[in-house]
Amino acid sequence: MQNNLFIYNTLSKKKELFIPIHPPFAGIYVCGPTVYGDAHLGHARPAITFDLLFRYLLHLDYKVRYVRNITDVGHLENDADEGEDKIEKKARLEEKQPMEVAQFYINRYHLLMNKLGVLPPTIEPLASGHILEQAKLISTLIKKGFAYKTESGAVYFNIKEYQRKYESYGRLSGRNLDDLYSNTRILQGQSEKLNSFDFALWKIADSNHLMKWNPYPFRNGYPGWHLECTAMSTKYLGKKFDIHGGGIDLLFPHHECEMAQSFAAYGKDSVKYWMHNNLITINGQKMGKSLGNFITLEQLFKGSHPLLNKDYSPMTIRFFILQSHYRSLVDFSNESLLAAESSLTKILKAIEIIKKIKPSNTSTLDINSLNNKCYEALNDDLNTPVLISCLFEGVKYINSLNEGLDKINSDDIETLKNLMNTFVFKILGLENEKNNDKDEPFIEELIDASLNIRQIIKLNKDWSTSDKIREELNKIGILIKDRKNDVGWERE
RNA sequence: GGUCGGUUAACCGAGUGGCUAGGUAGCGGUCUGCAAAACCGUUUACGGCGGUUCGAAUCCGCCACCGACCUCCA
Repeated sequence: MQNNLFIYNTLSKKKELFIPIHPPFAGIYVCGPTVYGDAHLGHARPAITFDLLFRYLLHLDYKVRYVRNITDVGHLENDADEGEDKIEKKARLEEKQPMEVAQFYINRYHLLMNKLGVLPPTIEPLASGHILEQAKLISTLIKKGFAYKTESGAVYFNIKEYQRKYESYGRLSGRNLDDLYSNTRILQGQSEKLNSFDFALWKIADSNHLMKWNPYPFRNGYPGWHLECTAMSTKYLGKKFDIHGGGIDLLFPHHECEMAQSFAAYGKDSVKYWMHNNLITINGQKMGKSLGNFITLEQLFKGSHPLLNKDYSPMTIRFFILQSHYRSLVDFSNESLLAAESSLTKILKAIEIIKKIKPSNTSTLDINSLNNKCYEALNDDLNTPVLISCLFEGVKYINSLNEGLDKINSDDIETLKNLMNTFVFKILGLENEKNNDKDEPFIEELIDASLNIRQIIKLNKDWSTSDKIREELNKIGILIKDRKNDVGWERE
């Protein structure tokens, strides 16, 4: 298949044609969660955005290696390079081993992502499992003169030195080092650093610290946060790989530091395309753990949050997120979730209806051009809102065919079926949550039988009895649709 | 304060210098024994003020408001 995929590169601030470094392979690295709490709506966005990218690249026949890490060490609670490790704090509060906390939330994360139809990445590395790789990277950086060891044994990245040699710190996030000088907060306990914005590569653990390692030549400590992504992406994708993704809130300082580390260590850019998804807001404010204004996915699925009017299914959430472009801000509201629910139902219904459409000798619809429009939408930086509008055009076609207002030949009907199935299920990753009954054929026969009897009653114009049957079936969730010459039904 | 981004109809949400995005909700109609569904039609759009242009919601400038990052955050 001809690849015409353009993606917006944060580094160049332009949409660029996606040309992988080693076709037919494509390498993606996405920053995954820090596992110290349940995933909330905000976590669903990058997971779904890059799941879409993963699915589309697979559909385009790329051999995709998709690495999404788990941060289970090194992410500190408070100010830069100070404060307590997030996972360790949770462990202390819950009287558990840090690895127990991490494992618990890893399991939860997998469960929730699975519900959202997010495919597992092909590699899901843990930061704690790559201490040696991180130590080796620190040694390289020290050897090349971009990192320094302090008296206590901690190691920091020397941004000033990096800037002197390469003049490229701030390139990704559009930051200017002089501004950083004047704007960076002076934090307590940073006397060891040469400059306030130098970031930690290796931290020394105090006596209470539970998670500590001794990878030669560093001891009694743990790695800094930015380090893991460089170490693990290099290990699994190489020193230069295709796509690095993550939330836009990670752009600075995390990705900027990552980029600097890699460049310093290997003398070249490690990433060809940087992609950033936008955030989800709630009442116009970023949904975030530290702000405490988040709604967890579990709460959404159960409707158990004061701001929720009802429960929303995982597929409603997925569709809600895909309805906006990944680089746009999305504001949470019951109204838009409700709208997403109705819209998705409409699409899924049409996909059921198309199975029953009978072909004609001719077509009055241009299915091929619709097919092209779908690809054009995705190729334009994964423009899912436009893709969805095209799919609604397909829905319109299907309903119109069902009404007998349009005609379609058997080739076109296959194309249309294939188009809807491919884009809705395979690429957008949506699922029909209602179609999971094992005894469905039996139920169908049962309902068909009762409706056949009702048709006889209707012929006798016994409206009250036929209405009664409709009412009774409706009570158990069956919706009757009387038509001119026959009758249809569906589950509510 | 610095940097960056946004402001589209009731709500959500794309987009282009001139041609109906789409969805949800509402209203009217067709169909139906009735209802539902479906179909058809339809309602106040492009934050404000200037400028460029034959023409701007789309380009430029200024202003207002909102947000993100500058600390951990997806």
